[in-house]
Amino acid sequence: MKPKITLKDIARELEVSISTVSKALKNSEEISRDTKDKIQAFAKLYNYKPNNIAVSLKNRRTKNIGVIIPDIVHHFFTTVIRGIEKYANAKGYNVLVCVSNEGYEREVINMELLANGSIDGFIMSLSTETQQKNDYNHIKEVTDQGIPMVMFDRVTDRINCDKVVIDDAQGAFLAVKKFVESGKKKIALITTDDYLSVGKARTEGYKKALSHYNIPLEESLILKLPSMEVEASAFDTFFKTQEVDAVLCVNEIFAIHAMRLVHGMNKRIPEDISFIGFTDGLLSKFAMPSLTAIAQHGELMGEEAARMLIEKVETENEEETFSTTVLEPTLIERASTL
Amino acid sequence: MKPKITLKDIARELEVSISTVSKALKNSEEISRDTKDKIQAFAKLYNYKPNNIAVSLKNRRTKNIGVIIPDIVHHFFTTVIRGIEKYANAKGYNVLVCVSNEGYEREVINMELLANGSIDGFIMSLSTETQQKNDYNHIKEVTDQGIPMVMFDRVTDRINCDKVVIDDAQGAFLAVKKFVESGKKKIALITTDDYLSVGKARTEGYKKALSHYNIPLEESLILKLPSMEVEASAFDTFFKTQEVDAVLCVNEIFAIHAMRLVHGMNKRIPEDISFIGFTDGLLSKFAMPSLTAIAQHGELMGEEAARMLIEKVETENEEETFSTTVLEPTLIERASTL
DNA sequence: AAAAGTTACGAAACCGTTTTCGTGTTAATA
DNA sequence: TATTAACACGAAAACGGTTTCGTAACTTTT
Repeated sequence: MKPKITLKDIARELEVSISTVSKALKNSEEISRDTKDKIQAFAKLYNYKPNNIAVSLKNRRTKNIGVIIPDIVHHFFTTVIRGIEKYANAKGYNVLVCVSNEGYEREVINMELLANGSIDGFIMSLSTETQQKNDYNHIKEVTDQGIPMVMFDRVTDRINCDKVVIDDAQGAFLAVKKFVESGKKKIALITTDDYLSVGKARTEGYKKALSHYNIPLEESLILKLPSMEVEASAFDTFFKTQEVDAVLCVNEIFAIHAMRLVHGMNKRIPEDISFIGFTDGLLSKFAMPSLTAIAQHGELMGEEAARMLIEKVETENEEETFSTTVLEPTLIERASTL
Repeated sequence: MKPKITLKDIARELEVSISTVSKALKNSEEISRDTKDKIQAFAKLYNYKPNNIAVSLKNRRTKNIGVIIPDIVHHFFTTVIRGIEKYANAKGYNVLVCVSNEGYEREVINMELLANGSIDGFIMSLSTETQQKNDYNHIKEVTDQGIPMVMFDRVTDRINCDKVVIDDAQGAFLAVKKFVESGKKKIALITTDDYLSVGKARTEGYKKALSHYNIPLEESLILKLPSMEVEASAFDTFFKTQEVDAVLCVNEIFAIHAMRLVHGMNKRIPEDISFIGFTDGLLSKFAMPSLTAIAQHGELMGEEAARMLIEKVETENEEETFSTTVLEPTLIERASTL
């Protein structure tokens, strides 16, 4: 066991001052070649690495960025994290991931924890509970302190900050377009309650597309689930009572579940009934039949969020000017559509 | 914009010393009721929160634990993280997740980064590249510095530390047992090269089970893929040349892929050919037919790892004594087996 | 009333860096 | 040779806390 070596240790050993060591290791012009060589060699030999905590305290910059996501066991969020990591690491930043577990309380706790010096800025996506409560004071407090913040996917206008989202309405539009162009008429939507910002936008896109294609909107063709959980009975009654030939689902799980149900009803996919699901994850690729999906480009979203955040972090933000990047969704065609 | 308030600010405002403020906020007996009330009220009003960085520097404890995983877009690892978070948060610790992306280089960089003061201890699972290179010096260096470390799932005996794994051999045994008991005879194994510690153990369990049930081992029934990627052609030729009635796969993806292939060959699952896959993830649940799986209990593993780590962190480790917790896998029966 | 003990607070060191500023030596200039 | 400039380094403050120890002002004891 060999404990970490500090500047002080080196200084003592080499009989110079701490300042000299510090400067020598930064290759400062102030220090003579000889001394620098000696100190650098010694530091290398003993594998000296500056203590991040001390550096952070001194510089008031941690080179850490905090990420708060609702759920880590969720393909979309993990791809976003991957994107954030990718960009942030390249820029020399660490990523600190905390999970709100879709809860307001944990979101608040995690943010307070990280906000007290641990990070230079936040990237976050709101928990469902926070969106339901519609209470964003914890976030406001952070931004008020001048801590840069970027929100992605599940955002709110109640907070003034940089944002990156995909055009969910456009995604839904693309899906309906696809259905219409393959001759489908009775197009259903399976979604969640409107409090989820993304759910709302998708529903709007769905409605807009219908009207654009002159298809009458039938509210009975919209199934709204109270949460992200699959409620088998709701699905059951929906498919037993409604006559549909195409279904757009706001997530993969809903889509897969619906496909199984329909499969059990002896209907052919995609001939009798087509499916499209949001979020192009593993399930879509490996479903049987494979599921046509609206890709949300999580990784790209993560990269963009990280780019925006680091830009804010690294510029002395004189002006408070925020922007929202809207990413275009893409339709990935697979076997569940014609 | 209201910047963070510090002890010094409070001291100046209330015309007391910094030490008095510090003590008052910790409710020290040394300070009079009056002064404490005044200071605490003021602190609350201005929402004072101690700066984590400063506290960490002083205490030489960060209350952060670093987690290094090979891949975040992977169900098993995310469930482990969930378990770690759950336990760690309850104990007042933050979790700092870094991703090695299955690469040696990033693993080293991330560890060095975190080891320099950012965390109190590590929880990690080895990247494939690290396992291939068989080079663990970066880890040795960390443990040599006295930083507590817990390895999970992908571990190595080359490092002396606490570990938590599932009994992979036993998992494979359970699977073979299940096959045998439902009358299967030609039991195949689809796995990766042996450098992955888990792959190796699973292969051993498979062989042991065969011999236990007096089934001759046929090497041609073992398909070894060079990586975690699905190589379609390898699967193709395997199923075209081999006569099998049961397949054990070391991961879900392999299993799903194989099932699709077999489905296309007009064989019935599970009657003609049964499937079992390691890792009980989303894909297993939602596959068609749903896949019988060996559950690895990731969340539990995460909790256990966190428990072990925090115990080490919080005790002045006089003695260097390490233990390995072995979790029992469970067979989750679904439609892909009889 | 002197000695001893409490109470309530402040000074200062410390954690490990960075950085400004000052200064003793030597080299260059007048 | 006296003066200035350049060089090479060290002292000390600062980041924001925690903690030990010292002490002035009272209070209690004999």
